[in-house]
Amino acid sequence: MIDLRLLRSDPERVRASQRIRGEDPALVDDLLAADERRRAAVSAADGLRAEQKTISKQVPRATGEQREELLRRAKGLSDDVRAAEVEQAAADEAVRTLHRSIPNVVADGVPPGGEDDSVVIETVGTVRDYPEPVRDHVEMAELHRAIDIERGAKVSGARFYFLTGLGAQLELALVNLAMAKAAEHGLTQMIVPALVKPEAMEGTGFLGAHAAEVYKVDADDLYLVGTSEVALAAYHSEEILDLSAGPRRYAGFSPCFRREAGSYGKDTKGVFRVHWFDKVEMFSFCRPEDAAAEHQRLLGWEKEFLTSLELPFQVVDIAAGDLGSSAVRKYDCEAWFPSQQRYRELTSTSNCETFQARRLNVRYRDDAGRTQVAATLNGTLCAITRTIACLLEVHQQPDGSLHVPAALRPWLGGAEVLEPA
RNA sequence: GGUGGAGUCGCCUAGUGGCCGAGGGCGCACGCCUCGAAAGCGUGUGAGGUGAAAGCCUCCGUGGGUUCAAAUCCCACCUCCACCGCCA
Repeated sequence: MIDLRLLRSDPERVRASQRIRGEDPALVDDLLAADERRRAAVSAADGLRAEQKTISKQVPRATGEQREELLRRAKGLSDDVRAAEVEQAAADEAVRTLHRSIPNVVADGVPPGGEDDSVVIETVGTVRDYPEPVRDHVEMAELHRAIDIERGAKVSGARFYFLTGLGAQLELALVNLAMAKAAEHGLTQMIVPALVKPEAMEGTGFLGAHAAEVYKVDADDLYLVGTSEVALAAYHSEEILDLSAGPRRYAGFSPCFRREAGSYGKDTKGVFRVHWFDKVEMFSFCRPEDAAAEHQRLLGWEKEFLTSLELPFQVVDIAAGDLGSSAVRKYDCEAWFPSQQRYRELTSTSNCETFQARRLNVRYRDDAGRTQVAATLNGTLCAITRTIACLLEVHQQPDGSLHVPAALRPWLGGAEVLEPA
């Protein structure tokens, strides 16, 4: 949710953000009006409650006629309070509905436009030549018996797979490397629940426009997370954090489940887009004034990780229309897939500012001792399955063998090259 | 899944309808004392909304209800603990 104080003091800023996102700016005025109505309702109810309290306190001391009179007045007030509270509840609900429907206020400098308007801000590494035949990750996976897609479909359906042999080893190697890097950077390693309550899902903004993306377990009113961001964000919900020593940083490992609704026919080959994969995700709670710098820090760690895997990639500044409801800014790292002859998303980092923390009620104490809403940021360290696909393609050798980046060797028995199985 | 017990301001705890938004202890902060510390003494010490401030309002697991009035009575739910059943 956006900051209502910002809305009151600078509604034009919020309207402008709505426009650049391609959302309806009129909602801003609806929210302002609803907010005004709520404030009036609250103040009316407060006044009545105060009066009722005063009279109620006089009742036990009064006797006879006087007592009867007091009780009569109190009874009337009681009805008034009830009515005022009904109005207040309705006004609250109206504000909440509108408040939730307005996405975060985009940061200055975010490229305007939609999916195709994102801006490449940096390219890292060089794409080498791939002599024929260039194999895609499916062919490489078959050659190395690393991924069993057919049996994944047999057992679980389309977009499922088994990691077998080398594939399984690669996953464990990547998880170990990512977690080790995370610890090196001072993040707390976490293994987090993949099933969460509706509040956690709602609080992180995943039940808005993308609700259809999410698996729900109806019998228990739980959701399967699409990223450990959900559990990590909700980890400190309803808490007041001590951020005086700097941001609180976590690296969470969990499976991720995505329905991929509306992506039929998109990336159907192999394991590039799947319903389930494992991921190591970074998450940070910090002061809002530190959020932009923290965002750069997370991006830096993502770049370092991809570089250590010797994957050429580019960094993209995501355009406003493609940000998602929670983020004020988002950078994706897209790595080169030789079979597709283009860069594809491997990691993504978002600065959500106070949007999630306000919903989840995560706060900290400022220097003056006042509680303030914290900022949250998230970033992919390693989305395992897609990274495996990328490694298989990028590091293929003409003879079908696989070059192993030095960083992964400690977890793969020291091998520099892996021959087909 | 079954049965029983419990959820009060960081922690422990008092509180069975009105002077209780809430007493005590611990902890913590500040002050006094001290060369310094400990002990002792004093003062303060939950959160949210609104307001320039004083203040006012809300919150005793959550949500309903009864009542002029609810931490206190009633209902539902959640969580935790214990035992039983089942299980990695």
